[in-house]
Amino acid sequence: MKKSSQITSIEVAKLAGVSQSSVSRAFSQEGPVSVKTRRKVLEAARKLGYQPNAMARSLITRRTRMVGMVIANVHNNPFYTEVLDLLSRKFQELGQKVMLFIVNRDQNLDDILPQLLEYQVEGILLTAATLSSKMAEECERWGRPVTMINRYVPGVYASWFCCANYEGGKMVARLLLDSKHQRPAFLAGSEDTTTSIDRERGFMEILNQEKVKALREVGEYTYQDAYDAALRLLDRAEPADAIFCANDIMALGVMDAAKNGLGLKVPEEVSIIGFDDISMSAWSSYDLTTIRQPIKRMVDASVEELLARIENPEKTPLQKVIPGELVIRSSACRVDSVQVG
Amino acid sequence: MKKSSQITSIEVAKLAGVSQSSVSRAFSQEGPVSVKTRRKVLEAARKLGYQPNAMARSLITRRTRMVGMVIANVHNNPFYTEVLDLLSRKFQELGQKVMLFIVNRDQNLDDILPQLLEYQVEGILLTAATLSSKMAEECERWGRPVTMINRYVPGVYASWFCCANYEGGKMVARLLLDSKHQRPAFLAGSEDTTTSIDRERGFMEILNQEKVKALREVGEYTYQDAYDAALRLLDRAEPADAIFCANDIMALGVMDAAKNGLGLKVPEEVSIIGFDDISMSAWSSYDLTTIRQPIKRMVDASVEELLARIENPEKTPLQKVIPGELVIRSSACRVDSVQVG
DNA sequence: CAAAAAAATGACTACGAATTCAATTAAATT
DNA sequence: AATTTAATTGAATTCGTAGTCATTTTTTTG
Repeated sequence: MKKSSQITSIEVAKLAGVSQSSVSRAFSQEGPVSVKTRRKVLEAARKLGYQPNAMARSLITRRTRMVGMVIANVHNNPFYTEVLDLLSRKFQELGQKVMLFIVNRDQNLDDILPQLLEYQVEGILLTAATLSSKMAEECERWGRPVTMINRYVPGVYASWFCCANYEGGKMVARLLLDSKHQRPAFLAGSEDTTTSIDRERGFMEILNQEKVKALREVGEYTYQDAYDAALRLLDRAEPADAIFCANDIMALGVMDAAKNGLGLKVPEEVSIIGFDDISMSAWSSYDLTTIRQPIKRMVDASVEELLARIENPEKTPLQKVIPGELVIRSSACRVDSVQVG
Repeated sequence: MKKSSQITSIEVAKLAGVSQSSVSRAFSQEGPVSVKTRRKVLEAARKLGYQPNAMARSLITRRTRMVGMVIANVHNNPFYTEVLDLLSRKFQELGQKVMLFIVNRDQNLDDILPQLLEYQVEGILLTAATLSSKMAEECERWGRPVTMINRYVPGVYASWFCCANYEGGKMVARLLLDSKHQRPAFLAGSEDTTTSIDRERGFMEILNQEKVKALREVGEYTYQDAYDAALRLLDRAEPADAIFCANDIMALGVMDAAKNGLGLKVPEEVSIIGFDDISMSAWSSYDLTTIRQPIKRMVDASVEELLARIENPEKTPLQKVIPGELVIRSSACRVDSVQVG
């Protein structure tokens, strides 16, 4: 097993008895080559095991067909695992290579960005990670469009696609009020994320309209934090009778705390609602009422938008809110089965 | 916002009043440059927002500092999400860029490999995906070392790191026998994966020694398949009194089927054991007895091995079995609380 | 202070494929 | 068959950086 020296187009040309130019043309879909020449070249290439060198090509074409993908929270939150999966497949499908960076949600992207630019990615897709407006400008200055999923930064020149978080919060509030809950609570995710903020804003707005006061706790989008917060919300003199969680994974933690930790009945004693509709939410142990994010649509739209902006740098960034869908399961009281305390 | 033309080392040189060579030297850690020159260069680079072009660099250095990462099952199995997360971070930490490909477990890598080679990745890390020996040879011929996590192919010249699946299967069998189970069952994952095969082999070997017959079903490593299989194993004249699942996610499906689907008590009526120790297994709704994979050790070892082989192509591939750890929780009867049917 | 040694610098070339342009060959037209 | 036109081809150049080598500058030493 010896490390073979690099096989180049010149060697292929030699074997095929043509010029290096012809080898190049045979491999690109464009150039004018006779079928005969192309056959000879491909045959020689096969024999030598030749592969065009993408680095050399990108140097001259100024195209790398690589995008940078920065994602946070993959491990904590299955929702982002699914996003990652779908994104990656979609890019592959469209012939884009993906350079991956997994970061902490609070990690600064300033260290990552230079690496992405150095490797000449043609665009950047951010998920669950936020770019400072300074950095975003930097990218645009370099002609590297940025698209975000589930995040936005006001005033930043970038595309983004979010679920209708604000509207989703409202839907949940209405559901809880319709089913006569009196002490609803909101369990926030990380305080600095637009997703949590917007979901809370919508939720609170409806409650305020009806003069219903809400309890509030903060988790950090994790199961364990949510579990602990739930104990605080439920193990007290006047416990919450409904908890709306900023995401599903926290809702599962809350449910475990309620059912297994405190022996409460869900939804009879407390209604629990999440946001995301991760696959586990449909499992029989949880059967969680939640808002389903239109994840496929968000992914497809953001990938297409990013590639469109790569092809046409003049294009104005698209910023879009895509409606979510209320998925009614058994973790929250339904209007037709209300129990008044 | 206009797409700025590429800024090259030549322009930096011009502004700094030095030669292009000096710019290059200022940016590489090696070359002999005076502090004065380096300062001037870095200052000019900062002003222009210059970044060295990694493509051009790799062309001449023949190093890309990129590795290919191919992973399957990310979305189905949280175990692989964690592997992905840890791998990605470890590579980042060591200054390697990661080109990501997410595939289906049964997807042929023949389509992926050319892309990886084209982009001059220096090594390939495979997780939950298997390479044919022909493809592996192809990689080695190109001097691209291959390392696998949780997979191996006999006779293939590649490094791999696996949990002690065979031993793990044995440990589970012993546990079940010690706690006097009489109708154990094995729920296989996909039939063609070494993980499932080895876990089953160890499990069956011990049972055979004691002349205990085992039931058997096949899932495809998914929650739903496992749920359905559990119904077949438990909803019959002589139901299984213990089910060892090829991985945790299936064990959770089995548990939901047993508890919520059939109203059985776990572990009183059926013991359930998994393999992996994903974070959900510790959740109070499941509290699953399982074998913990030494995931951090496996990841660290495989990354280090891959990089070592990149640096030294002559190095013989390391192939290692790392022991797992039995994690006793409440989903399986314990020896001291046996209930004989 | 001069001579020798060491350090720093710049001009030039190489990396491997794509592209331009001029030259050649094949096809189409009269 | 001769001429015009179109399709192929190959030589040379380019992309942006790193490394080679000869030259210049600085430092060290006798």
